Amino acid sequence: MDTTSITSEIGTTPAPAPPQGTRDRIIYAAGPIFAEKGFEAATVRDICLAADVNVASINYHFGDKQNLYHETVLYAHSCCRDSVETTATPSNDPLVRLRTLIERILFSMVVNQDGPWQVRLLTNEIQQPTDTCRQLVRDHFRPFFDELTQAVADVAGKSVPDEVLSTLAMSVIGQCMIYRFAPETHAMMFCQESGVDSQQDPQNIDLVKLADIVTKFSIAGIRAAID
Amino acid sequence: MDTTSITSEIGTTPAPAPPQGTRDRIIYAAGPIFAEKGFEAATVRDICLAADVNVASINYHFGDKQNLYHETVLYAHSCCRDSVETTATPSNDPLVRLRTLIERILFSMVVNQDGPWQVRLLTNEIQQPTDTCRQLVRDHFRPFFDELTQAVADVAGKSVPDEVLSTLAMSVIGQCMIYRFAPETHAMMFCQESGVDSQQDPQNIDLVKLADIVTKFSIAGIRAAID
DNA sequence: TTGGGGTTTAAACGGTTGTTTAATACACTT
DNA sequence: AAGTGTATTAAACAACCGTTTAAACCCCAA
Repeated sequence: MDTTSITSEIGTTPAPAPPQGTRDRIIYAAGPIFAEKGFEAATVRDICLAADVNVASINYHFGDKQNLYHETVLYAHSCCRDSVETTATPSNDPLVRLRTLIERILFSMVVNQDGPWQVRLLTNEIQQPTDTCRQLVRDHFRPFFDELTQAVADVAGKSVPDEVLSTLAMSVIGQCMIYRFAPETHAMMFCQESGVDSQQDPQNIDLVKLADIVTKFSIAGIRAAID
Repeated sequence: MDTTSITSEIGTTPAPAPPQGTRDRIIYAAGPIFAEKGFEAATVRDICLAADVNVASINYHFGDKQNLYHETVLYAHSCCRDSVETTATPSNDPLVRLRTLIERILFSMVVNQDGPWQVRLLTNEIQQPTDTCRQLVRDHFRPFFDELTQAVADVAGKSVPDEVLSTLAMSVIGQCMIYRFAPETHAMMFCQESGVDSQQDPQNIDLVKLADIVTKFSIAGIRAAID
């Protein structure tokens, strides 16, 4: 079995190069399919067709489908590792830091719903963690969550119990995630035409304006909740 | 603000009677299975085994699996119809109304994750709408959403553009839904033990305290966002 | 008692799933 | 040139999917 693979390489940016080896081609074909359909709905034949390899290749190179998925998530993690962690020099103003974090959630997880499959795959795991990848994904997002919690704590200003702090951070994340995890809720609530399906495209949302509202909402919410 | 009693949930009076006819038994067996596994992952054989009927019964009574699902959702809707709509006499205080609505979301959709399958089935449709049931579910939750939007508008006090109003309502819903749609996020963010899987049970969350924080958070957030 | 319509049943259907097999093709050393 | 280990291939595998079939069953009117 092949030992050299892209999984050991370090890719700061997702989708660095067109793969040539069979093993790499499989991962690159499996990524978008797993990200779109999920583990079970994705079929090995679809993946092999997209990768232009024989159906037996997956079992030869990865053992089974489950392990292919695991290695695909692992590769996605290696691709996005750096970009999740702290970028540049964070502002001293906690309000600005919070605003930046909210923008990052909205942009990477809402807009990028059609973005790089590496991000989509990892974000899917937040919602429906796979047993074999749960810890990996936790560790992946940990730095980001820590940063958010710290920003929330700084906005609060004074000492706040941990469980309250976590609730506030969840409120911030929830406001952003709802647009990804239940994108049709928006249409469900506000589409007037009951018969026609004019589902509001998440792409059509003005994200700068959205980030603005969510940020104002959150800052005031945090301060009010700790009284 | 009233924090005493949690009164009404979004549909907590289903499960009227144990079914006797074959057709009813199938629906009652299909409901929990569809609610837990989703449409595709649920197999007709599992359903028939649980209903203690022959595999051919589904096709005989419902035509096909798709139509069984549709009729199951339809039945769930008929069970919860009344309890979703306005309950009792709503308070004149918009703050109390908002608080009540937040409690209803949290209790019916978070706590009741192990509750009646009728509620779970309908709530799943919010997240991943089925083509054949989308409109049905929209109409099902419409009264509730209208009530929430009105409460948000009243808390805002002054005239607010519709798109801002919808964003604010989404922020309220998002804060609650995150506990259902990404329940492990909480554990992902805050579990210290990296090796041990001490996933925080949603049941362990103090929901009264949670509703309190989310309500304070939302009221302040709404007022701040419209300036 | 004799049908006959509605219902249930065991069995099989064709299709798809992940996986395995055995033969083949390739690259490289001796 | 022969041998060796790796990689690829077409084909088949067993298991499962939703669905269909045709015979058996049940209850009741004629």
